[in-house]
Amino acid sequence: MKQQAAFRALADPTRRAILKRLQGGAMSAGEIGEAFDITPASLSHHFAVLKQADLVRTERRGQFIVYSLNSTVVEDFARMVLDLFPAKGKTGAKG
Amino acid sequence: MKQQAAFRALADPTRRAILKRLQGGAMSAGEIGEAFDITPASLSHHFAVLKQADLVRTERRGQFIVYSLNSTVVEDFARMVLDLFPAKGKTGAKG
DNA sequence: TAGATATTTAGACAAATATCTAAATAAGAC
DNA sequence: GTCTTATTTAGATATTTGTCTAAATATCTA
Repeated sequence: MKQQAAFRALADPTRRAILKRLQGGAMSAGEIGEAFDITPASLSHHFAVLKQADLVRTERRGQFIVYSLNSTVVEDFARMVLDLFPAKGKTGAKG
Repeated sequence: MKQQAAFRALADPTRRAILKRLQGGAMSAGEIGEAFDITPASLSHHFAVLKQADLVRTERRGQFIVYSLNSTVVEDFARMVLDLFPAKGKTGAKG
């Protein structure tokens, strides 16, 4: 997994909001953009950062480019986060 | 919890390494710094960012300032991360 | 073909950030 | 009190980053 890319991607509030918005399901770039007050170009930049971190996947559908969450990454990422802290005495699982 | 501060703090690899280093237990600023090739001033800057995010706590002990992980934050933070992704374990459609 | 829509790419720019050196602060040793 | 050690703060600078406008690319429709 692309650790640094994922942490960096999540550091921006707009990108976290994009991920949140994708929780409801796949959405085109334009639909995602409706919720934000930035230009399509800026949005596209954020998509690129999220893609580079493997947090989202894309699929072209006609004129549209549809974005969806790469849900499998969450496990790796959450584990990575937990791994930054000492084991929390439960189930003796070591991080 | 200081969401943005925490995400931002973790975006830097040096700061993540500092947290890792603190897993072994509390440590003075100087001891932490032995593992890194940056000046004490730069290190101090990273400490400030981590403190602002409540990820570490400090305690002066004589000449030294001892840093320790604020372990309670991990739960909030992990939950926050998980919250960015769709609920898992029920519909878990992996694709 | 031309034109409209959807999205990305390129280039520029201001704000944020990581780093440094130098100076300041705090505590212990003499 | 003065010196030494530990750490932070202040100020400067180069890099990174988020945003914009303008242009390019891709697809659809007539």
